[in-house]
Amino acid sequence: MDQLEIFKALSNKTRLQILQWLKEPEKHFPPQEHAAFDEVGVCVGQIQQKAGLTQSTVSEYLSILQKSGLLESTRLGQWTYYKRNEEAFAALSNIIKSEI
Amino acid sequence: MDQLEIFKALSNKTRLQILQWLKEPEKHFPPQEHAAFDEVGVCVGQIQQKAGLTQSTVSEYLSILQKSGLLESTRLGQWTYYKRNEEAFAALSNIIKSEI
DNA sequence: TAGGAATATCGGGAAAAGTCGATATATCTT
DNA sequence: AAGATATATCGACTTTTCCCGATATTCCTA
Repeated sequence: MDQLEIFKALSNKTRLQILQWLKEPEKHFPPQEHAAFDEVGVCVGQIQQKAGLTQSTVSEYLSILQKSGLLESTRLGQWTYYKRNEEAFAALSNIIKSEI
Repeated sequence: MDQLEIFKALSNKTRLQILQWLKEPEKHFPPQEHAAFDEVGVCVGQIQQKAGLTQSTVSEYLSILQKSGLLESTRLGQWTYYKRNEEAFAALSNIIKSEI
């Protein structure tokens, strides 16, 4: 768990928003065709549309969040789904409470 | 409490170190002349020496940490002392657990 | 009140991050 | 195998951050 990498990942307004959207996907995204929110999360295209940035930028952002450990990704056919890794958030909360 | 501002403040190796040093000042700094660690914290000069960066850079970093709310400062004579604002860390930990 | 010490601020050059369009890759469908 | 669709990567440009030296400010003391 690289703290610095995590804080850098969190240092962007859009990335913070994405994390919050993914907290309650059913509240922020239309139903998906090929997979359930709880299982795999939300696909890149839906997140991109909501973010209002280009596909390449959002793909990059999701990759940053994944590398930091805050998101997990699943490839299903031509779609990549991202969902939160709640353990990572809990661990981060504890690190702030005890280590930092 | 501006989350984005806090995460940006935490996105730097030296600033993270400073926060950790200030967690146990007596362990990381020599005794001070004019004030007690618990009361006001550590003065800029001592932090600067330990950080090994220039005075201007460290002063700037401390200011960033203070503006984010993670540090508090006290001016005593010609010295400015910085110490942690533990409430802010507790609040941040909770925000990560519940909001982000 | 002049000089010295501690800190803050300013201006700038280098490095990193933000963001895009274009292109590559992977997968599905026919 | 070809075309379509979803995502990833690349190259470039702009903005922000990093970090410095120089200078300004504040406060102390002789």
